Amino acid sequence: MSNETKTFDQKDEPFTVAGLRIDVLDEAFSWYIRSIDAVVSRDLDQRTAHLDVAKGKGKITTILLVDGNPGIRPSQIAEVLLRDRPATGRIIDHLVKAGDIRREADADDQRAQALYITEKGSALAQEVREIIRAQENDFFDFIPSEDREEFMRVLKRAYINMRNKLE
Amino acid sequence: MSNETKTFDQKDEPFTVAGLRIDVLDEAFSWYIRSIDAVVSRDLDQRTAHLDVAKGKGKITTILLVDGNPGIRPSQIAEVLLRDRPATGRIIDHLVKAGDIRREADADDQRAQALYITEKGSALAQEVREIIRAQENDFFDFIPSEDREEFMRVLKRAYINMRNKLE
DNA sequence: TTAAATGGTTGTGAAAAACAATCTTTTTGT
DNA sequence: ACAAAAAGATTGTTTTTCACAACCATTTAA
Repeated sequence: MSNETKTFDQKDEPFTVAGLRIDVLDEAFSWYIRSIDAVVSRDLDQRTAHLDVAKGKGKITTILLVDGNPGIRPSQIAEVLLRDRPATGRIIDHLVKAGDIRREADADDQRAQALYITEKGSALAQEVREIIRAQENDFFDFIPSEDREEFMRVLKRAYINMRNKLE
Repeated sequence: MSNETKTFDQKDEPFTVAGLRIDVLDEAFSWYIRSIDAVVSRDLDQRTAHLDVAKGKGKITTILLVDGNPGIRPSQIAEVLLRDRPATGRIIDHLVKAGDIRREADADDQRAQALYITEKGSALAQEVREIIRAQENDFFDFIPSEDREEFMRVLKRAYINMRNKLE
């Protein structure tokens, strides 16, 4: 088992993963981001396995959005999820069938729907919040608090910057 | 509802995405990471659409690993990819069929394979390197260089920390 | 010298992602 | 005012992806 764990890059030796040289990926933000996301997502699936939002890429965001923004439309959710409307519609279907949210016709626009949380969904949202906080702790608690603030700041800016480019 | 990990949000107005409140996700590293990854991955698919590594989640890493680590085994690649062996084997199949890498029997262990890059694969690896560098620039160039180093440092530590937990 | 472990492949079924087409309602242009 | 365009949402389809289980071959250990 090549179980050497480098704590940090030394000057002379290149950074390795499982003893292997990873080439340009070593200095690619995107590669670390992708790897972290893969593991965190899998972990989240396990933590939510017993809930209606399990196995989802957008269900958690959806339930929190509906809870925090009563009357929100599916198309607005799609915009946050960065997914298309069919995909978003299916996520909503799932949550409606599970009884966590309900659809109503938007008062101002007959084409659109207005989504609302149910009692059951509200309880679910609360559970989800706690799971996310717990996961954040488990994965990122090692970051010293002064680094953490800076890390979040840059991450947020990367996110905002990226969204701006999408338009 | 403690808010002690509140980062840099200004006092009265909460952070919103497309005008919507995103609840706890606002302070979740994982959420920004996931969102950024989604967009960056899609972008990468477009940039590599004309190459053998297109539409892949692990092909790029694989070709770079083989190029930088001649004789590498599939199981070692799987460990870096954080995927299981069947998935890794199929990625290798794809690249072998495309003529970018080749399999040989490992000299020391007849069960194992030793993978090597081909001429074609070497050229591909070079193209991939440039694409990744270009993408990094496009997405993360806005980060001031002093912040960038710190950002990478924390990101890398998160990655290493996460891998250590997997064992 | 069996039994267990390791390296790899094949098969399968369930989700997920991306697209196109359709339908209804609103908005826009003339 | 009316036809055309745009916006909101759904249905359908096709292609990948993902995770498991089962399997074979070789090596290592008991």
